[in-house]
Amino acid sequence: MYCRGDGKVDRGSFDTCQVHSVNGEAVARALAEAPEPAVVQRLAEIFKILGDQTRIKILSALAGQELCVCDLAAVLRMSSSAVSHQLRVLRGASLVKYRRQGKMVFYSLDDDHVVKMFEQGLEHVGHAGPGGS
Amino acid sequence: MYCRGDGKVDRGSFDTCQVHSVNGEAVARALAEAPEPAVVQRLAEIFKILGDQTRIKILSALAGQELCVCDLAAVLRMSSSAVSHQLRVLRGASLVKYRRQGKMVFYSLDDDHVVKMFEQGLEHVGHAGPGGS
DNA sequence: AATACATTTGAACGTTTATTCATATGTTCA
DNA sequence: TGAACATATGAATAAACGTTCAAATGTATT
Repeated sequence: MYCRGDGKVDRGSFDTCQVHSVNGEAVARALAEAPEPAVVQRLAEIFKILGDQTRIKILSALAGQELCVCDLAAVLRMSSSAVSHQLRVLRGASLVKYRRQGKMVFYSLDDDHVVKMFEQGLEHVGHAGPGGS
Repeated sequence: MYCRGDGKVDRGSFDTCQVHSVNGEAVARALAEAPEPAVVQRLAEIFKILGDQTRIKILSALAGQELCVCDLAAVLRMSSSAVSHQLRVLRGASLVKYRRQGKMVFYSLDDDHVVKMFEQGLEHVGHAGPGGS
């Protein structure tokens, strides 16, 4: 089922034929309960976006108040350009929204899920300890 | 406070002096409530690790049952080597634990926080929609 | 001891990513 | 309109990442 013996390694959809599954039942169960590819992809996208110190700092700064780009840059001690690049990423993921007022653009959190995710992450951190080898 | 006019760009701890903060009060508030650098770093590490489709698939497969490396490889249709490399990363983050039995090594989730984080992530996905364009 | 198998590891490769620099867009005020 | 400022964007560079390949480690079986 998981591996045909034909030597063809057609590297596209069904390769790695040196894998001999040991417990076919467990494999079938895992495959049956596996989340859809699209879901996996979306999850990976979100977590990838949250997996950057600069973006975490931006989101933390925006938790509780809206800020313009230059103030965000001041808080992070980074160039406005760098901050703006990251804000673009956050916008693309619907994590922040913005509001123009004169020359300035004010950013704020789009919803509160991010805060909850941070809390959940911190909870794991608390359990896992410093992790330093 | 946030920017001295000296032209020195000493690129180490206090640069980006073209930034003129507009609302010093808001900046101060954000700085005061900012999470500690170590916390930001740990959060980024966790999310970065979760921000990969392969690792998400591995963790999903391990939610509900333990699996040996070759079965994980069969589920993901990837080489054992690739899976093992990722398991190393997950071990380093205390996300999975393992148990040796003969030639095989069985992996399982180290705690349930991951599942909760997935749920939280999915909740955001649900709100944000496909995120296309 | 020698073989077979499961897993791990290290180096190499191509890809992705964050920041920087230079420049463009857009808004206000004279 | 033109100068000044805030923000956005594009190209470039260096660092980080995931997979592959080859080889090593460790465990059972003969």
